[in-house]
Amino acid sequence: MQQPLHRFKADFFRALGHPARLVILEQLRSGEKSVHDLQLVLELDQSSVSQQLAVLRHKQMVDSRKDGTTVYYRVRDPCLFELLDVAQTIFNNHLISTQELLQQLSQETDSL
Amino acid sequence: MQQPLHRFKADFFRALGHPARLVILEQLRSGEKSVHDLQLVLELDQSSVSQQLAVLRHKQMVDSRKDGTTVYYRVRDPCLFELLDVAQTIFNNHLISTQELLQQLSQETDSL
DNA sequence: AGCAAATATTATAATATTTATATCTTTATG
DNA sequence: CATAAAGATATAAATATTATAATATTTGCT
Repeated sequence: MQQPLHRFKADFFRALGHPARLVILEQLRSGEKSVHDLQLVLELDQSSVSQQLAVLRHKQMVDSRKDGTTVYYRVRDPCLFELLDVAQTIFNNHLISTQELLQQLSQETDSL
Repeated sequence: MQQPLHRFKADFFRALGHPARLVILEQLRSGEKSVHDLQLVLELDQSSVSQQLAVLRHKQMVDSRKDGTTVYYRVRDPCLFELLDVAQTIFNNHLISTQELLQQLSQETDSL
């Protein structure tokens, strides 16, 4: 079971397992962004942003391009956005079923 | 940026960030499985399997059903498999581009 | 060369996760 | 009822991740 493939995949998902990194990837949907751009959106210090970008870089999720002193990041494989979309669908489904459950419960409470 | 939604999503991905949990989910593709079934595949002790299942349960990724003393698990939302498929596509793309890079490098080396 | 801006790296303390081990529950059966 | 089988939970030690602060590198400008 300890196949390296599963370890590799787990690493991939772990790279998505941080709010800041998710925000970064969402930001990159609309094209490349500089570290400074991201820093403004994330409201984090420069070092933290750089660190999170390093994680995404090491997991090969983003590529960077240097222009003068500024570095622009972009996602490497657009499929990644597809993945985030499917995840979003799962969250929505989950919210809906939770909502339905609550509604059901409140109805049952009403009829007591 | 510290929106709870992104925290929630990150938690979701973190739940996928462990090889054993990925194997469990892959196993559940073909329908529900008992803890014991999973234990055999994972080659882990009962407690570890139960622990990993607890993580998936808490993140609402799986549901369980008890029949006698055995507990059967299944994934809650089939969309999850879709997500794993997209992830697989990303890995494949990545392998292909790595391969192409290596090929290119070896060609350049040949022509020296 | 000297300095400032943009980004990266490193060190480290605080937290969180994993793993291993022991201890319960629950259910079935003699 | 005693015991075994299947799972779950509690907990402590080992690891890994995150946040924060300090330091380093690269580039452009004067």
